[in-house]
Amino acid sequence: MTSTMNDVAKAAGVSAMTVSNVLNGRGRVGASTRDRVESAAAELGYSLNLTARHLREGRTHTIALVVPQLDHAYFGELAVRFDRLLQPSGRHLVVEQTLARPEAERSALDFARLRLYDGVLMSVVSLHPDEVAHLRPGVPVVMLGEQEIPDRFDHVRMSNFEGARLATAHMLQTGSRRIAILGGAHDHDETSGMARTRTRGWRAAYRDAGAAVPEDLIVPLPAPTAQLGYDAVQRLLADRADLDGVFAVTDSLATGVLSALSETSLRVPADVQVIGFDDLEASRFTVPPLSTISPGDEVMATEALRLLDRLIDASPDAPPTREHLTAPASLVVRGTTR
Amino acid sequence: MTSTMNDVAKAAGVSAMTVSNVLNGRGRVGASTRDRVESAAAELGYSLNLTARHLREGRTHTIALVVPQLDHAYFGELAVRFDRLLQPSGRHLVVEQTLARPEAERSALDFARLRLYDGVLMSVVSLHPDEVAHLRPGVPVVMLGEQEIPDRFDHVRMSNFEGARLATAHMLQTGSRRIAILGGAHDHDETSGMARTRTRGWRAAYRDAGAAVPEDLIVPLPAPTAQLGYDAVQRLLADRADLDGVFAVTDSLATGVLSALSETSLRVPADVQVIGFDDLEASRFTVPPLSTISPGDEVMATEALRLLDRLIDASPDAPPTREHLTAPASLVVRGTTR
DNA sequence: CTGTTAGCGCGTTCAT
DNA sequence: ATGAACGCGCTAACAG
Repeated sequence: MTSTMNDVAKAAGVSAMTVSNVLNGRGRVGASTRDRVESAAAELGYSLNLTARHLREGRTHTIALVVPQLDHAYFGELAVRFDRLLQPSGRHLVVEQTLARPEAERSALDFARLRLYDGVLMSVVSLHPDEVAHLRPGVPVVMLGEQEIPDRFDHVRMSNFEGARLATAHMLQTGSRRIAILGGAHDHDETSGMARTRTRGWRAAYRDAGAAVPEDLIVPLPAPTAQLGYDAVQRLLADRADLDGVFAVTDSLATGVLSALSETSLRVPADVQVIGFDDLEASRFTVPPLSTISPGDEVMATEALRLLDRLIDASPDAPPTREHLTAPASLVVRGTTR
Repeated sequence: MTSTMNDVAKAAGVSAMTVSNVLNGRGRVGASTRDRVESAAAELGYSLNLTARHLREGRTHTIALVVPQLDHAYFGELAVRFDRLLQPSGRHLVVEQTLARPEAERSALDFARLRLYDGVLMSVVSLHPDEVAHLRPGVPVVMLGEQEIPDRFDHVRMSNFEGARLATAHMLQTGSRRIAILGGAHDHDETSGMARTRTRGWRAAYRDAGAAVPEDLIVPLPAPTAQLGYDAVQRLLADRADLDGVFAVTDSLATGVLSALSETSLRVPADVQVIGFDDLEASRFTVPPLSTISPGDEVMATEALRLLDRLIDASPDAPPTREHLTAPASLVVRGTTR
């Protein structure tokens, strides 16, 4: 079928080793043999079998990014960031999705599969902490996201607490008093760590301001999608007419909020302020432009890669100690807050 | 370092073959040996080396989706679609980006790399037709997108012409006369086939309506991003005050259009109608909700996989004839048109 | 400057 | 029911 190095070697009257050397520019090869090899390869339409090389070399020069789903803009932006950062070292990035299927999460985390890569960046947003705890991947892995991660993993996250506090404090300062947290969670809830932590930040802002925390404005949501944000606002307005602010725990959610509010008589930001979290590219073009929290993704990505490379380069007998890092969040004021 | 099948075999006092049989549930193995093998594997923390299996089997059970960049929502949604469609057959999807770097396009298209996969779905949006013409991939490949693709590839595209015609006709019927096409192209332009084809659809709608085609309202754009859409509208309004409609060739672009218009005194859709193309999930939540063209992505994805599987299953000596398919587009009227 | 030997880890084939 | 031999395609190490 497809020709191998040996086929080329025979055709050129040399050994497979020489073909390998010519094609990879290694070793000193005579000009005439080089020519023979090259034309033989061209004639046969030879193409390297990377699988064989990977097996032989024990490395794939490929890093995997594992995310829940690529139709969430946040992960798409992350994928571009990592791809760019990997360019200089000549490595490839491949992205795999778990689609939040329980078995897929497990299979995406499957050691065997991960071993196809030199290293793995894993976004464990929807993975249950207990499952993470039992993972024993044999590949270098850096965890990303807001779950609680066991110490034996490197972990890079954004500053959920501080970001949420900043967002809420900003709206309190500009006059909001009844700020709902969409996608929030009560401390005892079995939801994502992200939701709980951001809710704690929201509470902290109220306390810092010396105001009572409006616990009735915590709105848990099964997922931070625009549709659920839209629906939630409609329900919320039905019985909480005094709402004057919304902290949506993600920008996607906020998009749904803006859409729902635009169908009411309430003005944004005059009557209700809205703020998101993620600073997606698209958020600069909502109507009005979305105020949000920038989670320091560039820092996150850079640090995550640094930690991953440290693991990859580490000698097996002297494994580096693990680091847990938090990228600084910052407030981005645009048109949905005053 | 990591243990192999042979290590497990020794530990269990059997042959590697038996370990393989136990772990893959193949062949009939005695209950007692099965137990010994399984506990030996567990103790050693054994994990399959997929690279070796791939080399041996000559297949990877993995399909690649190659896209320009994942921070364009369209490709993220496509990735989820294909991943879902591949579930039933137990195959994996991995996504690679080209990031529109010339060398990366070539390297992503590199035969050697593609051969890591059983099949490749390639979205060639930003690839120059001449480059495509020279490709001789040795893997099953199905092309997606709007470039002109040589006959020797299977190709699935959306109905750019018909979609654009529908979009424009809709706005003409509802009273617009001066409809700009953002991201359009003149016939002789060296831009993407998508831009040219959609511009032809836009023209056709004018002609169908018996109206003169406003060639001055063709606005070429280097990329269909929200930012460029935003900028373009501002420029456009500066010298074409009589504008009463905008056909943005993608939804992302339309997002920027809506943002720019919201900063003017012009009302959407009362003064200016706006329509996009792609029917992204996010477009349901713009303000107002975006009217758009649904490109029949589900059909596209299903057909693309059908063609790919046909290639994968084809016997080498009886290669199937290639198909070029066009998914039907449909109009989705929401709040930005009347 | 080039060839030989060997083996990466697995699974197919054919024995037993 | 289990094992031995062999090879998938490539490259590192050592000849010569």
